[in-house]
Parts: sequence; C-alpha cells; structure tokens
Amino acid sequence: METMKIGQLARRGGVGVETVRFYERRGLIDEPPRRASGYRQYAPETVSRLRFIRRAKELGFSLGEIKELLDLRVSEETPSAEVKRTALAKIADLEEKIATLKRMKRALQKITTACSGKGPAGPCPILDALESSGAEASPVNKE
Amino acid sequence: METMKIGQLARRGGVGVETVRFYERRGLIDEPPRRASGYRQYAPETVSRLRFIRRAKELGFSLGEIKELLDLRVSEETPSAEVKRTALAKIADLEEKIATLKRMKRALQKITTACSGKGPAGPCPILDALESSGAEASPVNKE
DNA sequence: CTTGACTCCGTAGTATGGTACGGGGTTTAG
DNA sequence: CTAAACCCCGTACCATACTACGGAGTCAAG
Repeated sequence: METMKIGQLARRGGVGVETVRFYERRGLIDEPPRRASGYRQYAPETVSRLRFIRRAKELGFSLGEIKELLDLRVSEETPSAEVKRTALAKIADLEEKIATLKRMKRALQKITTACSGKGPAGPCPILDALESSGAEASPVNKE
Repeated sequence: METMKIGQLARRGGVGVETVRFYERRGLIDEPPRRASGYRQYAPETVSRLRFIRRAKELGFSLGEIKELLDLRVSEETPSAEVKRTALAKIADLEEKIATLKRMKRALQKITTACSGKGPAGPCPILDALESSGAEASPVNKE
C-alpha cells in the first residue's frame, strides 16, 4: 500500500475526514497530489503528521503553534541560526510545562497518600503544589 | 489586606474581571460573599485558585477537567476510595503527557544540533520523535 | 452495470472559552 | 460633594477548532 485516500488517512491518523481537509486549509498538512478524479492521494508519512498534531493538541498547543513546530527546519528562507533560536525557545517552554506537570503529579500523589490514611482530608493540596511555582508577578504580590 | 474586590483578584490572578465572573458561572470558583452593595468580596486564597486554573489551561486541560482536579478531595459524598481512584487515573494521564513532552524536547534538541553542524537539514525530525510513542492503534497499522 | 461506500466542494452550524458592551449603582480620593 | 474609578448584571459578540450538510461525481465489488 503506497498511497491512500483521505478516509483511510483519517482513520489511521485518528481524526475525521473533515478534520484532514480542515488542517489542509490551515496549512498543517500539505495539499497532496490528486488523481484524475480529484481525489486526494496521501503518502503514508502523512499519518505520522496527523498523529503528531493530535498529540500536540492534547498537550495544550494551538494549531498555530503546532504549525510552527512542524515548519521548523533549515531552508533558504529560514537560516540555521534562526531555526536554532526558535527551537531553543520552544525547548524552554517545554521544560516549564514538564516542571508544572511534575508538580501536579506530586500534588496528586500527596492526595492519594492522604486517602490511604483516613484523615478527613485537609484543604485541597493541589493548589499549594502549583502555587509554589513561578507566577509571572513577583512572589510577594504587588498592591 | 484581608479581602479584595474582583478587580484586584483578577489582576493578582492574571486574568480579566469578566473571566473571574465567567469561572464563577462555570463553578470553577465559589460564589464569594457580597457586601451590602452587592460587590463580591474575595479571600486571598482565591488568587491561587485562579493561577492554578491558568496554568492548567496552558497544559491542555479543559475547564471541565480543571474543575475535576479542583474538586478532588474527600468528603461525605465522595469517599476516600473514589478520590484515590480518580487521582491515580490523573497521575497516569500526567505521566503520559510528561513523557510526550520529553520526547518533543529531545526532538528539538536534535534540531538544534543539526543546526550547529551546517548540513542542509534532513526531513523534519520532530515527527519521528512522537511517532515512536504509543499510538492508540497497534504499531503495525491495521488495514 | 448497478449499487453502496467513498469523495468532492462550499457553506453553515456547534462547543469551548472567553471578551465586550451598555446602562446603571458604589467607592474613594481630593 | 464631586468625579474618576470600580462594580453590578444581562446579553451579545469573538476566535479557535472542529463537525455537519447537501448535492454531485467516483470507485470497486458482485
């Protein structure tokens, strides 16, 4: 199986047919070649692209951000240095997200521990967990 | 400063006044006591709650999911065992998200390396990075 | 060579998560 | 005692990301 039609692509990518065409309009996947009838013919690699989009969305990236990630590569218009700068910025974002998720995880683990011991459960510990992270304002709030 | 009005709460929480009232309608923050004039009076802890919501949203949680997280605590209606089950499920979700973000991060690091060396950059490596993770279908695609 | 599943395209509708009025009352600094 | 700044409420509007519809053409199995 070398190429596929839009329905098969959608099934394999875990999205709907309409969504595939929507992503095409938004520039997230390339316009594929068409056969004489006008039917889109997709290469197998397109499946990975769809899956990437789906996962990135679950992680809170917007379609615009996902497009940026997918477009990240060196070319004539985007020299190596610029790509590198962008990538480094995104790595920093990612690290912050990872750190926050880890704090949430620890907070939830604290809850499960509290649940084993049968205390009547204090105030919601998940709040404290994220609170201790860097808010954009100074730690001691202005005003 | 013991309590505050909605504007100050919003500023400290990093959201707009309208958003605070919106969250109240959605049950993400409790209806606060009012003064005689009808003005809402918020306790300082509400700021943490707003910040939690903001961060969780950045991580891809919907308002519904965030409400679930915030409501996670033992009480009369929700016995310890159920809370624990929910928390454990969320921990698993979190771990998957963390793993995926780490893969993305490694992929981006690969890109920055490729950019230092001045090769003309192969096909987008970020795709491969996520591809190797668990898709919901079997690795060898059906059909 | 029919028939049911699939595809085309454009347009319209939905869900989520806000954001912006507009016409009022309230607070507070000067 | 004003006047600016703030708050009330309801309703309407917005962007994002789909999702559905409808009428027509295409494909593939039997």
